Amino acid sequence: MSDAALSRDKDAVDLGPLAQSLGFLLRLSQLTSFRDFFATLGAENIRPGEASVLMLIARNPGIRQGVLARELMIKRAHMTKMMRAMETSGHVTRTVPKDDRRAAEIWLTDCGHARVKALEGPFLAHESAAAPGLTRREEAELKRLLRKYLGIAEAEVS
Amino acid sequence: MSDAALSRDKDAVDLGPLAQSLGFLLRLSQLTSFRDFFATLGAENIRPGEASVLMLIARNPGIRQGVLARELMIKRAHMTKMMRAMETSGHVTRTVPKDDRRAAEIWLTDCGHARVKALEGPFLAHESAAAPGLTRREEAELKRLLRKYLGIAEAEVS
DNA sequence: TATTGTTATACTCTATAACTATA
DNA sequence: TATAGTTATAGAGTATAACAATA
Repeated sequence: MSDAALSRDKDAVDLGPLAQSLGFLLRLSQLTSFRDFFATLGAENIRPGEASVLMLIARNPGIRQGVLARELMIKRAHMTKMMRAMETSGHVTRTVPKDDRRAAEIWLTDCGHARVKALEGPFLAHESAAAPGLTRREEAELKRLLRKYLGIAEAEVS
Repeated sequence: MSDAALSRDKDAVDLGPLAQSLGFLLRLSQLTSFRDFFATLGAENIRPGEASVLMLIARNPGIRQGVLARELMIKRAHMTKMMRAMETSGHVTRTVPKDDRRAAEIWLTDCGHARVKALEGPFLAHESAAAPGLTRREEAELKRLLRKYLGIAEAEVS
């Protein structure tokens, strides 16, 4: 344990209004969640961003680059770099649709599909593990509230 | 509306397992929350990071630099830069405690106190506003679950 | 030996705007 | 005129490791 931020609830720091701030709580929760992600899957050299992009392409073959950016709340300029990197690494290919030659459709290559398969196993295993500190009911409720906050329709049942 | 990611729930993209991923939901929620923060307070030139650091120092005068880093889950190396910047801008001063001359205690200057006062108003106003998409009950429950996930004790009543 | 803070480096992500080619 | 993607630049934020002073 070489650096900071691994134990909270010590030294009794007064968080004041921050403890009531949704943005603050979301930020710390996200960092905690990603830390857990790396703790269990770091050896696989998976990045949360890469995983989410690849899984979204896998579920939505031919998705437009801009739609991908919008859904993941990534800037278009940044998405351009990510797509170029993934193209260079051989995970995706891009095609230009006939009806709109400005756009770019993204497809997984065989290598990309293999990568998704390799990612999905550990990813789903990590996600199916219990969120520390919460009961299963609470975890489900937390996810439901986040989806509602985000305007993601409740549809599929896990 | 010049760039991406301002309207979800269009084009019906299949999120697949991501819609069940706590880390993914937390990340998008945090981005959404910060976007709201800037939309209402951006004119004040407030940064969420700066606001949280200053408010924590205000509530905990003389807090150690490392404790600040740990509580906010910021790396010590980065906290060094932030403290230097805030010292240069005249918002904080640093003292060396007698019992441990390695450490650095952080104190707000008059200018820092004024800054906190200027921040707290809009900050609290923003936080007291309803979280879009959620009822007040749901918002309170969401915050409670996040605090439990983070191991922050339920104490003060807002 | 371990810890606090520092320095330095590199990388990721973000923000912004100007640009092209299409529509 | 507006949109999809690109390019370029600057700035946050992060990860990492090595280091000095102190414990």
